Amino acid sequence: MARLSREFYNGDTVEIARRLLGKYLVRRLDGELLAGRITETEAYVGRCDKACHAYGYKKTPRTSTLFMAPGHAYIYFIYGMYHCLNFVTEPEGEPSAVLIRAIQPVAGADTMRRLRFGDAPMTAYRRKNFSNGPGKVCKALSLSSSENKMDLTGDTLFVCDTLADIGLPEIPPAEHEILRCGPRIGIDYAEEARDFPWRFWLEKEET
DNA sequence: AGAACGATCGACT
DNA sequence: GTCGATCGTTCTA
Repeated sequence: MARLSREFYNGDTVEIARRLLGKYLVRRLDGELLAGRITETEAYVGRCDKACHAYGYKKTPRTSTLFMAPGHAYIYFIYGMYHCLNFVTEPEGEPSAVLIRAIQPVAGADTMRRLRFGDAPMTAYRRKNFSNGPGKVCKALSLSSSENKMDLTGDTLFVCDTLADIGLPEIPPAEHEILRCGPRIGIDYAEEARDFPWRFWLEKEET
């Protein structure tokens, strides 16, 4: 099954965050493929970005993942309850990553629904908020600290360009969709980096 | 050892 | 819009 190679992640973090939009995040769980179209990302650059956990090359047990080669998963625990999924970017030793903030489910949706809500009934509100936040993405894909440091060139967690790459029928291309960018969420403490327009998302064009 | 904080979420006014 | 939940990580001493 075709997937993005390590070379894709070995480059400019902001550009990679932009280029990941519209690609498919794939998670193999108990033999089943769960997949979602990536619709929102954020870039974090250790070298110059006070919002990055590894700002100034700070190395701790947690941030050690960010110092790995590009193309590994950085998954950390936050607010006592949630996990966030990132992809390590840049040449090895430049601690940087792209946070995956939202996906649209395209395969394994029923398993994802169970992981998110258990047996609770589906509602319009739950559908709208199914995987539109980093904690929700990890919950829907059953990702936690056990998957930290996972190699994205393996077959358990990876990204591909098209659904055909994982043997699924293509879905019609999204129309009237525009790429937007703006400041990142939840980093008001990060001084000048607070305003960096390093959050990217796909949005239906307004009429 | 103790304290403060956090790349969030969902319930509620 | 506000606010509490909840705990690993990190820093201070």
